Amino acid sequence: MEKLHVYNTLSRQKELFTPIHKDFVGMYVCGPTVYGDAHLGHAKSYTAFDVIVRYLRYAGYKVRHVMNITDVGHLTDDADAGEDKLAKQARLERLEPMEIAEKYTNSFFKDMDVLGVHRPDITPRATGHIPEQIEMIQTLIEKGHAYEVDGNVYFDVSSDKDYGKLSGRNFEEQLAGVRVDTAEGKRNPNDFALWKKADDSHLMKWNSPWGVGYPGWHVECSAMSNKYLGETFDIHGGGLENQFPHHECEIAQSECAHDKEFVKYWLHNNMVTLNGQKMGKSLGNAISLNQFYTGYHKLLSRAWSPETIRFFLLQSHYRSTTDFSESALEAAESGMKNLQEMIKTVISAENGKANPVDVDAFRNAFIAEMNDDFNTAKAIAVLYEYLRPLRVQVTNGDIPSNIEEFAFELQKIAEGVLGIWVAKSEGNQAAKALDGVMQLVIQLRAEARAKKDWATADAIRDQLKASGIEIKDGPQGSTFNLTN
RNA sequence: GGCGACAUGGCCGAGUGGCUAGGCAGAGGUCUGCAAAACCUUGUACGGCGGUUCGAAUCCGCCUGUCGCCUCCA
Repeated sequence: MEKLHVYNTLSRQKELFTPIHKDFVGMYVCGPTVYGDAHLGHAKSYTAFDVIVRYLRYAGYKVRHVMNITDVGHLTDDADAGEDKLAKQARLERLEPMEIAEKYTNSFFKDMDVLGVHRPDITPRATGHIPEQIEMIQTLIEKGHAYEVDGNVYFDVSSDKDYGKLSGRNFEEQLAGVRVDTAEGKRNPNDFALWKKADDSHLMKWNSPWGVGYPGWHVECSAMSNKYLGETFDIHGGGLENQFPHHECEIAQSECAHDKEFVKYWLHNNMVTLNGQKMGKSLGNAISLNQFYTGYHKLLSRAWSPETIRFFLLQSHYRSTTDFSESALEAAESGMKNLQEMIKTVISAENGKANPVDVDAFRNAFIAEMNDDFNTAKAIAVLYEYLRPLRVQVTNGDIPSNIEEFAFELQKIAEGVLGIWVAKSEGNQAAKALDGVMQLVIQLRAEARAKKDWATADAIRDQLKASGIEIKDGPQGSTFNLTN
């Protein structure tokens, strides 16, 4: 596509992307509730939105990317009866809730950093925005969209005629089948909590006009997105499972508080399964990202690098479900390594004398795929299509006269947008030393080979391989590679 | 029960009313002291049954199956 189109959950179709303010994009992505280790689901969601942000910037937009950290209000059960997730984990680990928040916020970013996910521009914490949330709740009460009952404040769903527009639910018809055990004082079973009264056992609680309590889960996103992105902004992203109730409630709160459209484009990534099954603690297949990175889990036969996981994810579309299996990861890993070799070869080449490669066509092919709702799978296919023949040319010494220009664009795309190429660690001292040593070893081995002393030549190769260095003999001499 | 999505060659996975996705694996070959890599050649797939159409894997209907949401989850 010539112009960027995104699939908008609100309209259930691809729409031309037009930002509210020319050249600027405000984007909010639902962040993690920090009470446990990040898993594949987080990887999929945040990799997807990472590429979206990177691409928007590549396309020339100034992006403000906001991602919340939920450290209060997210309950284990439903909005009526459950326990706060962080409070529960704090009890289990015998830590302060804020220690839990800090611990898992740190591990979350650590896991995302190695996946190549850029950090957002702003990562507001829910507990750091209690006044903003209280203010929004007050506005909703004043406008007749919320009511207080005994220290609790609920959003009145019946006051919002648009409630259900995102998830496509019709609540009037559905009332009959709804669960019966609603919280005391709620006028309507679908009404959801904006503020909850806290009893003495609660660790996280704040003063409010309705007494001591804590905010409901949904209101943090409305309050914080408003603070950093305004009353209406361009893109809101998140996982599909948050469509209802979370995002539906956000829309209700924000649009009723401001009497304005909340978000122009709703983007949702699909779910992750493991060996065809939903991941869940009860199923015993909830593997954390760190366990993938280390291979330390009974369902894993080995470690899987973050870059393999990222590449695997990008080979499918963000709106498709992704099924993880070790065989699929292995296939992705092989393909990725080959692609990285091609990239390396092309990037290190110097301009030759052969006919120039069509850089514009390459760039346009990539853009065309990404403009179609961020089709990273096809974008990667474009890389293979261009790089395979180019590598042959470079290997044969038949190098295009403008390969450096091509390489520049390639780096912007592969490393800059897709994040699938980690720059080689040249320049550091150990690498330089290794280079020097290897030149020597390769030369000695070449001498042995010249004398047809295959025993020595093979012994050198085998022993190097055992220490993670792979030697490859080619027509122009031998090269080496680090394996892991 | 309500809402929604998906079903593609050995595997993963794009896409689409007529034109090669791509990757991985496999087979044959080239190169090579051997090995590895690379390169070349090779597969004519789209759950089942109907319908629309000159033509459907692509649109419509039904069926079957899988999955998700409706309750915490990215």
